[in-house]
Amino acid sequence: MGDKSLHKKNYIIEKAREVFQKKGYRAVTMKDIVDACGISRGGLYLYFSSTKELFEEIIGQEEKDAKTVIAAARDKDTTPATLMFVYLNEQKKEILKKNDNLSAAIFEYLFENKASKNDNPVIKRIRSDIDELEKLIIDGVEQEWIDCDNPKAAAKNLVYTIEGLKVTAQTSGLTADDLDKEIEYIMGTFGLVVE
Amino acid sequence: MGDKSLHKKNYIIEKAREVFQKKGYRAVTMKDIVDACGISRGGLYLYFSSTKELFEEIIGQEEKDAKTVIAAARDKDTTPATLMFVYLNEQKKEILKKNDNLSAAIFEYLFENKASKNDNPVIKRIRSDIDELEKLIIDGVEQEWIDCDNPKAAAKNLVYTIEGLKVTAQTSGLTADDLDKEIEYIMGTFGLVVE
Amino acid sequence: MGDKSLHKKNYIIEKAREVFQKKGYRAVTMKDIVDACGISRGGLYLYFSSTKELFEEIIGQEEKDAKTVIAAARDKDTTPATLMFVYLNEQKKEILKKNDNLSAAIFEYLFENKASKNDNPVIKRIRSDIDELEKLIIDGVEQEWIDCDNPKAAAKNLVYTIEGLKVTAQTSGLTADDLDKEIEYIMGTFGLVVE
Amino acid sequence: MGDKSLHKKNYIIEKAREVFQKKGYRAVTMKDIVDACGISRGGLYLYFSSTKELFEEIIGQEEKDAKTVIAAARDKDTTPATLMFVYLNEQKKEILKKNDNLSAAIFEYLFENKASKNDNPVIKRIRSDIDELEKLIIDGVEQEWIDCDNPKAAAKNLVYTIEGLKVTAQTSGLTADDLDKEIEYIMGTFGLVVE
DNA sequence: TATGAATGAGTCTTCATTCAT
DNA sequence: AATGAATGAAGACTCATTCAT
Repeated sequence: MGDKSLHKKNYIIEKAREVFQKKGYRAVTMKDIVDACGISRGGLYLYFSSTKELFEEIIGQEEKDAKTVIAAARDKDTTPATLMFVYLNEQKKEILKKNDNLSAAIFEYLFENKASKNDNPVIKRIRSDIDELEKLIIDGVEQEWIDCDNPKAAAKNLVYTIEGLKVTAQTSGLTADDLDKEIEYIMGTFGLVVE
Repeated sequence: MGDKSLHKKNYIIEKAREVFQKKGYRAVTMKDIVDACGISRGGLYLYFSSTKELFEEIIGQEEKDAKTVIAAARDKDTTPATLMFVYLNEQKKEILKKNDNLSAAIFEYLFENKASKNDNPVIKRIRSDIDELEKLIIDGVEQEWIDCDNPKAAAKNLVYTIEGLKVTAQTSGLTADDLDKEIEYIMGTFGLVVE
Repeated sequence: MGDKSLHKKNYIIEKAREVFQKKGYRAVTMKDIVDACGISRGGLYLYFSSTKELFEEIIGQEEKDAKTVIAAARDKDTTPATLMFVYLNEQKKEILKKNDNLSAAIFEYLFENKASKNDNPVIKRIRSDIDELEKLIIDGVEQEWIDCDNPKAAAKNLVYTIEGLKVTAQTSGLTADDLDKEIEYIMGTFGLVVE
Repeated sequence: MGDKSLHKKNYIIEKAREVFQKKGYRAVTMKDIVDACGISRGGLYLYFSSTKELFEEIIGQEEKDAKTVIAAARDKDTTPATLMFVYLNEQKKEILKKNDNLSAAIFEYLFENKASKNDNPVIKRIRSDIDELEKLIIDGVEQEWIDCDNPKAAAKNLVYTIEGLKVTAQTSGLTADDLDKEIEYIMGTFGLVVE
C-alpha cells in the first residue's frame, strides 16, 4: 500500500469515525461509510471488509489511556494530587463531548463482542488504567499527599466509577456541573481538596 | 382489550424478555419474537408494531429500584449499615446473572434513543435510586452508623459506580470476587465493615 | 406447509427446471428463478434458500433409472433382449432432448459437489443401474438370449458408455443416427441383433 | 509481440492452467489468475481480456490425442494389440490425475459454450481419435490380432466409453482397479487378453 | 382475532473492467 | 508495457410490514 492509498485509508478512518460518533456501532452500515466518504462500494472494500474491521482500526488508535494523560501532565514539580485532578478533568472533557466521542459506539461494540474479550483494546486500556492509577495513589500515599488504605481497590473503584459516568452521560445525560461535583467528591475520598 | 388478549400480551412480553436477554436489543427481529412465541407474524403485529414498542413495555415493568430492594429488607431492627450491604449484594446478584438480565439490551436501547431521554424509565430509576440512597445515608449518619459529609454526592457517586460495574461486567467481565472486593471497598468509604 | 403453498412449491420447481435445462447449473441465479416464476425475491426464499437446494429437489424427482424403465417394459413375454433394447432406446430419447433435459446441469452440479459424493442421487442412480443391468444380463445369459462372460463388467461398461454418450451429446452433439448405430453396436457385443 | 511478451504470455498460460485444474472453469476469476501469476490486473488484460479467451488458448495447446499417443508408442515391432493397450493405459493415467487434469474445466467450458460447437478443439480431438482408433483396429484386423466386424462403430464406442469414464471419474470417482477391470473388459471385446 | 404467504426495499459482497500514472 | 486504485453493476440474502382469508 503506497503513500497515496495510506492517505485514503486515513481519510476513510476519519470520515468513519464521524459516522460512528453519530450513529453508534451497530447501526452503521458499509453504505453509511461509503456515503460519508463519497467513494464507491467496491472502493471501500479495498481498504476494509466490514464495519467491525474498520471500527477496530479506529479504536486501536483512539483510546487515550491514563498513562498517556498522566505522563503528559507530569513534570518534576507536579504533585500526585495535581495529577489525579488533571486525569479526572481529562475524563470530564471527554465525557462532555457526548456526540463527539466514541463511547456509545464502543459500548455497543463490546456488547456485541463479549466472546473475544481479552484481546480488545478497551479492556486492555481499563487494565492499564487501573495499574496506572494504583501507582499514582501509592506515590501519593508515600509522599503523604493522598490518604488511602487500599490503593488497588481504590484504583479499581475509580475506574468503575468513571466507566459509570461515561455510560450515564450517554444514556441519561450529565452536565459539567454534575461532573465537577463528582470530581470534588472523588478528590475528597482521597483527602484531597479541589481549589 | 379483553382478559384473553391481555393474557396473550403478557405471554408475548414474557417470551420477548428472554429473547432480549439473550440477543441484546438491536439484534432482535420481529421474527425472533414470533419464533419464540410460536405465533404468527400478523398476530404479533396486533399487539406490538415494532421491537422498540415491545422493548419499552418490557423495561417499563422491569426495573428493580433501590426503593423496592431497601423497603423489602427494612424492618424495625435493621440498621442502615445492613440495608446498604443488602442493597449492594442485590446489585451483585443482578450483575452476576450476566446473560440473564437485560442490562446489555437496555444500554443498547438507550444509546439508540438518546433523544427521548427524560421520559425513559432508566433515567427515572437512576434518579430515584440516588434519592433513596441519599435518604439511607442521611439516616445512617443520624444514627451514627455511617460516616459521610455529603450524602447527596456520596449517593450519586455510588449510583455511578454501580452503573460502571454493570457495564464493565457486560463488556469486560467481572467475577464474584471482584464484586465482593468492590463492595468491601465501598462499605469502607462509609466507615462500615463487612463482617 | 398447506396445500396452497405446496402447489406453489411445485410451480417453482417446474419453472426452475426449465431454467436449469436452458442455462445449466452454475449459471443459474436466484434472480433467474425469481424472474421465471414471476414472484418476489423474498417469496422464493420462503421455499428454497439456494439454487443448490432447489436443484437437489429437482434431481431427486428427476432420475429415471434403469429399474423403472425396465420394470415398465417387463411383462411375461418380454425377453431380456427386448428389455435391453427398450432400455437403450429410452436413453436415446432422453439424450436427444438435448436442450430439454438436465444432463448438462447435472454434470455441472456434480463437478461442483465432488466432496459430498456418496449421498447424491446421481451416483445412487449409477450404482443401481449397474446392478439392474447386471441382473438383466445374467437373466439373458441363463435364458440363452445373451452372450456374455462377465456380466458385471459388461454392465459397468454399458453404464460408462451411456454416460459418455450423454456427455458427448451435450458437448459435441450426437444425432439420432449416431445413437442408432451405437445401439446396434452395443446390441451386437451381446450377440443380439436389432430388427 | 516481442520475445519477452511471448515469454510472459506463456508464463500466464502456465499458471492459469494450474488454476483451472484446481477450480474448474466457471469458478475462476481474473483475480485468481492475477494472484497466481503475481502480476497486476491491468497487466493481465494486456494479454487476455477474459478467462474464456485464456481458457481457449490453454485447451488449444492441451489435447493429447490418440494420434500422438499411438505415434509415440509405435515402432516397427509394436503390435496393434499392444498399441491399443498403451492407448488405454495412457487414458487411465490421465483419468487418475483427477485434480491435475483439465477435464472438469473442459466439460464446464463446453456446457457453457454449446453454441460454438464445431470449431472447438474437443470435438476435433474426438473426431480425430475416432479416426485414429478406427485405423488401428483395421490394422489389427488385417494382421489378425484384433477381432472386429465393424471397426468404425467399435472406434466410436470406445471413444464414448472413454468419455464416460472421464466424466464418471470426475463426478463419482473411479479407482485404478475400476479402470484396470474396464480396460480388461474392453480388450476382451476385441478378443485381446491383458497379460 | 389470527394466520402466514408475499412483497420489495435495503445491505452486503464480489467481479470484470477501466484508466491515470 | 505495467501498475493497482477505483468504479458500478449484479447477485445474495434478510427484514419489516401488509393483506387476503
